[in-house]
Amino acid sequence: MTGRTRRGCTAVKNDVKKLIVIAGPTGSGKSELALRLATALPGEIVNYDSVQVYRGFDLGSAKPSPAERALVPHHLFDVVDAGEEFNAADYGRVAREVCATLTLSNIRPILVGGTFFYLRALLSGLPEMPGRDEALRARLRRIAAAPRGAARLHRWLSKIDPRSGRKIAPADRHRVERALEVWITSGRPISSWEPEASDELPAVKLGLRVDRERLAPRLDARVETMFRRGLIDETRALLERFPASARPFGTIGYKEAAAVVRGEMTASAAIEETKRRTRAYAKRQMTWLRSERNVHWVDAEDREAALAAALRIIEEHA
RNA sequence: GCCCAGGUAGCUCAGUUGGUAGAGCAGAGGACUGAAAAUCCUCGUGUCGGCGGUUCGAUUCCGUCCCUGGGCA
Repeated sequence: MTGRTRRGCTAVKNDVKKLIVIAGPTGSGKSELALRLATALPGEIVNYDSVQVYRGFDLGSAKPSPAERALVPHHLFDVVDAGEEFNAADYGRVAREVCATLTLSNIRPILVGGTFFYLRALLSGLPEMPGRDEALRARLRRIAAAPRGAARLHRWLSKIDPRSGRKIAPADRHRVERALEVWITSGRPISSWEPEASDELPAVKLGLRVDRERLAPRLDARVETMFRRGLIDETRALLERFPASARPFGTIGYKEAAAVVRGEMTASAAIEETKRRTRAYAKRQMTWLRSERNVHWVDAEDREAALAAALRIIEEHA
């Protein structure tokens, strides 16, 4: 099973060159470092951010500008529309393809983003479980909506898969739903699918380290800029083209901007809420990154020193 | 100056018919198997504005002073 999943990237494995991964919390300067590395190495940029894959979601996702994208080829940006289903498994598949193709042409992929679950889907692969079943999900959600429904679903899960029952909190609706979905469609508990994380695709992971007290005001300023540049207008235009229930409308900044468009929130409240959620997001990213294996940490404060350090690490490990 | 309403955790507030107090947010740590910028878990001692009084005991009742809103002059 493992071999089948990996086949697409055999070329990557056999090549001496490893993938370059740039990681770090939002606003730590990943894109800039990636751009400079891409020029220096050279290499091409591959996105692993779950919002930047969406066409039109530019301002709020801090997508690289057209000018920046003209400097070096960027992959996996603007590849889906808001209404389309696109999840971590889909990402893992296309990202492996892109990396394999680049490597075959002797171009080094430089991965940039902040969705570490997507990165895992790419590097380690997800177990070959059944995919998403929208109709089934709707049924489960109807049960969850009933009084004590969430508890009922969790009790059901605990019965058919005690291990997951212990691991997943009753209030964690996404995971309870997914675990039951896998059970119903396959007859196998989700915990019986072993992760393939034992061997990742070879990669040099660079983690940008930032001081939280210094990051917070910078993130605030970035949110202010996003709104000043027209995040609300961008969102209004996107809402005319895609259903409001589309996934990216629930993300940081877009959720708040959409509320403003609907007249449910003032612009200044939206800005404050976006700042708050951005800070919480950066914290979650740092938590994830701390437990990520084989990360080479680079101090992000001094851009020049960071580039030099990154090049040194790549020289040594790639 | 007078009359109201308030002064409780970093913020917004709840509460204690008198037995020294708790939510949300913030903050910290953590999880992460096809929604992942999502979803979730854990962590709360603070002169309950100051000073007096009543009481075995006051943040709670009484007095007084200070501060903040609003109203009247």
